[in-house]
Amino acid sequence: MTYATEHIAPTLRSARETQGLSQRALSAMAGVPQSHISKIENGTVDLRVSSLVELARVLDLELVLVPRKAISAVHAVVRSRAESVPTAVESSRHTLNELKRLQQSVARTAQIHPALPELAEILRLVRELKHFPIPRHYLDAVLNVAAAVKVFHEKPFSLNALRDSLAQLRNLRNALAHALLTSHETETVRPAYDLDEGDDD
Amino acid sequence: MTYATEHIAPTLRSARETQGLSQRALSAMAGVPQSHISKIENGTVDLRVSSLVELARVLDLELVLVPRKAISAVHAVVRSRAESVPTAVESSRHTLNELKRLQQSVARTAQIHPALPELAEILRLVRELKHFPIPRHYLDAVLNVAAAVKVFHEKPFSLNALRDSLAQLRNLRNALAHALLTSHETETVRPAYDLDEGDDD
DNA sequence: ATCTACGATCTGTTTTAATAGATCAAACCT
DNA sequence: AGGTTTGATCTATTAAAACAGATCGTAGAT
Repeated sequence: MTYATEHIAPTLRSARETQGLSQRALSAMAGVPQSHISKIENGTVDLRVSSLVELARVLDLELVLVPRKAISAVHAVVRSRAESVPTAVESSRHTLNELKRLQQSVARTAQIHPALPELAEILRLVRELKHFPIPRHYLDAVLNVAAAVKVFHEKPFSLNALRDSLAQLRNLRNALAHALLTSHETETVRPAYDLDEGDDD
Repeated sequence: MTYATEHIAPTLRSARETQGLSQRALSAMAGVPQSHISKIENGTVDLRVSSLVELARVLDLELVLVPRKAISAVHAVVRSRAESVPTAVESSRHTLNELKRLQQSVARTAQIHPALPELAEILRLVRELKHFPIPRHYLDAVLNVAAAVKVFHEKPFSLNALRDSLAQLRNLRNALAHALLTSHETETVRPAYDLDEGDDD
């Protein structure tokens, strides 16, 4: 709106884009109308802090008040992180794309069934998985889950298929986490992807 | 409002308090009603981003969207800065207090005469001076300025006295800055106060 | 004991963000 | 060519922030 706000809109937009989310997908995840997101990203609206926080949360950003003295240092930190991560998250290009598609379709389904904890957990797991380098032979598992979600989206009669896919996803995550941890022990050069604090992307 | 906003209100309050500003003084400087500031600090309103930015600007804070991965690092940076500064800003306790009083009275006067660039510059200089260790024999200069501002506040007929005090303040700032710079050259141990990026506090 | 500054809390009014929903042109796939 | 997705742009309604201003109890200081 004024002048210092102008930095915030581009940040939101680029955060959304680097996650491969459309405005509508983000809309579904954040519970904010797409039209509003458009306005926000174009800086034609002076949004409320709660809305900003909500949006940022979905995009894995956090709102921080930084003393002016420290902001150059903070920017340096943020920038270095931003540069180090993308190569890390590579996984195989294909599975990453599948994960993004899955993420979006789950978001859409969650829009229709907002109260389902299963969907929320799937969303969480998918986010987490985007951090891992996923071997090609795990692609099938991801596709299975995607199929289950699609079925449920069209015929939400029974939760069983959804729960199965959720379990599948959990197993996948655990397997990969374990593989990563043991590789940490054996290798001296630490791989770029880390479990410790990166929840999502 | 919700949950992640809860961190922002205490930050604002403590920033204001460490600057020795009352809600009313801040109100005058930021152009926001005191009643509103009270509500904000108590977290009873979900304020707009522009308001937050405006308030933050006056308190020398900046709103930054930080990727979740980086926030622990960012917090570390911010905290280390916050700890290193206050001892640096000590000056002599007394002059610092006088500066704060001066700051507040100027803010009040600026409320009545919003268009005066002289007042704005005085405000800027005072802020800057709060960073310096001010020798006791400079206290008089500060008090002179305070007196001039007070006179102007009551009888805003001529700007001359105000301009004189402004010049006085500029000289004081320049003298101190010069002293600091030369001491930098001679001493190996760098004093905690620095000119380079700390505009205000 | 009086005066002042502080922060919190009311009242009432204006402004505007947030919402739901529809539409549209452009780009992209099939 | 036809269907889909994307982002931007309308309308209309509701809820709430922002504002101006007054009040009040509590400290502190003179």
